[in-house]
Amino acid sequence: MATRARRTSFPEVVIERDTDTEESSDEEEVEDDVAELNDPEEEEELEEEEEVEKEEVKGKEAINDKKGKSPITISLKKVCKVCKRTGHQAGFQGATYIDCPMKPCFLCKMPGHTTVSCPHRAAMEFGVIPASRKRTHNSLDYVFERQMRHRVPSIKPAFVIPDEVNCAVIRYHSRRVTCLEFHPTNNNILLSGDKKGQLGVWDFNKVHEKTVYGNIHSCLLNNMKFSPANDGTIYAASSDGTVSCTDLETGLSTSLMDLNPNGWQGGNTWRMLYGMDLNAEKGLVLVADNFGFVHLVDVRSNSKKGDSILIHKKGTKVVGLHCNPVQPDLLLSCGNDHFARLWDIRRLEAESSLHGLPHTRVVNSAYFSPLSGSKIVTTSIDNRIRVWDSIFGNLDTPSREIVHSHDFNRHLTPFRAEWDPKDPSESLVVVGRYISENYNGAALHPIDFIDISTGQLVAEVMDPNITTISPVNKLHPRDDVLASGSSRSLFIWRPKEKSEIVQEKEDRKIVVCDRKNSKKLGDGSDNDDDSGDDDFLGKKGKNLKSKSKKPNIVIAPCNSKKKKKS
DNA sequence: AGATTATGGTACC
DNA sequence: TGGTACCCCTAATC
Repeated sequence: MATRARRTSFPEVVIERDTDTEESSDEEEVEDDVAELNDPEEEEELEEEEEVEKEEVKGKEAINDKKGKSPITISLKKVCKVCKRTGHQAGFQGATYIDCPMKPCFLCKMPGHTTVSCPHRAAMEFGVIPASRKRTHNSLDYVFERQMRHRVPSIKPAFVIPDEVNCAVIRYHSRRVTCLEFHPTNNNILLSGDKKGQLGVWDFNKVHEKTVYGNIHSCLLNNMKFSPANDGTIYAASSDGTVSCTDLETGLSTSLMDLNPNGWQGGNTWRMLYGMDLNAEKGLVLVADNFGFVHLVDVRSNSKKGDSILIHKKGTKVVGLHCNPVQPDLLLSCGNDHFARLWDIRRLEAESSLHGLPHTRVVNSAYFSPLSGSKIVTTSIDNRIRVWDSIFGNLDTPSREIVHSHDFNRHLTPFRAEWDPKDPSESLVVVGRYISENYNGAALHPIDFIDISTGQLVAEVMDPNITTISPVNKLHPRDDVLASGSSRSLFIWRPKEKSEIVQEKEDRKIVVCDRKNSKKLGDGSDNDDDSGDDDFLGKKGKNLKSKSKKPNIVIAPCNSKKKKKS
């Protein structure tokens, strides 16, 4: 009897209990918990066999009678960790993640297939909603065509994407990186904020040097912007409820606003600041909080201007603010109420938004295009990047939706698709990817370059040594430099001088850091021949996993023990 | 080496 | 409407 044979190979664990209460429900729980102790060999033999379970219960009862106590019978049946059912297993097989077939696709959220067979994964542009023909030619469109369209070249030049890049590693932050900002005039300076509220100032040509300001904020530095009037000054908004204005040379900081003047009064009243932008024309700092309000601060008087205004659903986080680069009165906000909203700063009142851009989930970010300001790109945790064309057109629906994996919102900084400020056609966007791909046996999370006009994945950047996810990415305003924040580390990617196409797949270019010279992942035995003459990893990628070896480039985190060493 | 944890959004009642 | 259980590819720490 086949069933019998299986049953005998089916291990059974009986645990005695001191008390006998609620046997049946307890049993089930323990079954799940201990299920993973099962031996791989035995798992294979075990398909779902309800009979087996019944027999076990009988056996348990027999023991029960004998001892007068209620033991727990644990069937070591392998269950899917996602749906708790047997017969399949979700999880990594090597570097490939196998989805639970009982759930909708993890990538596009549609039922009927899994991520592996998702059409959006096979070819990203496949499932893109094409730009609809908008009804046009109202007076505003005329204005748009006259005043702004000329800024956008009619013929889109080819993207300049390097075939291979060098990667410098700056490992400093003691908590995950939350935001990055390039210096507006000094090409080598990058600022980074972290979850602890610390502000790092980096010259990425001298990555051994570090300047870190740890006393500006006490928790998450959510957004920062350089002062348009003075590029030695940076404004930052933090979850500690304050807006800071910091001199980069001295590190001296003033607080422009404090939403928690009475300190901690409990989680229900603590206000946090998320979205922030500056309006140079009006001399304003605009910040938004976790209760749905925007606050305006006059930078000249350093004082709050007017009352706070409810711009999103009351009690929800407003995570992004952006002033239009061409029309500074035009403000874009986005938040956890599933909306991005357009506002006229001159008439900023509750319920008076010019447009509401509906999303199905939380909107992580919303940005105007950097040159003309005529496009909006939003990132939502429904795994879609949306493009909204023409700020004067119909904004009830996006002109394009691009399925892209970035829906992880716990433990990671939220993903935000950001424009390439150098792209004259305003169509290149960079965004980190959550879901991993199997690259030669390593599960890597690339940083994607997406052409939002076609939905195509133009390039994906990764390094075999960087196995963490990079949710924070920023493209340099003038140079071919990409800065990434991944967990506690920063990465600076620059094109390699001598290019050689590593791999081309259809139209997608895979940009790998030092692929040829990189060692396999996992072995910490890095034969460190010290190519430390260069600040960049010209010879080989640094193995972030090896803690024992002194890394070439890496700066030790400045927390606790390692700090002493340096 | 495996458990723990920091955490935020959502679904469901 | 609030309370809370739940959650699929984390990453660092002990």
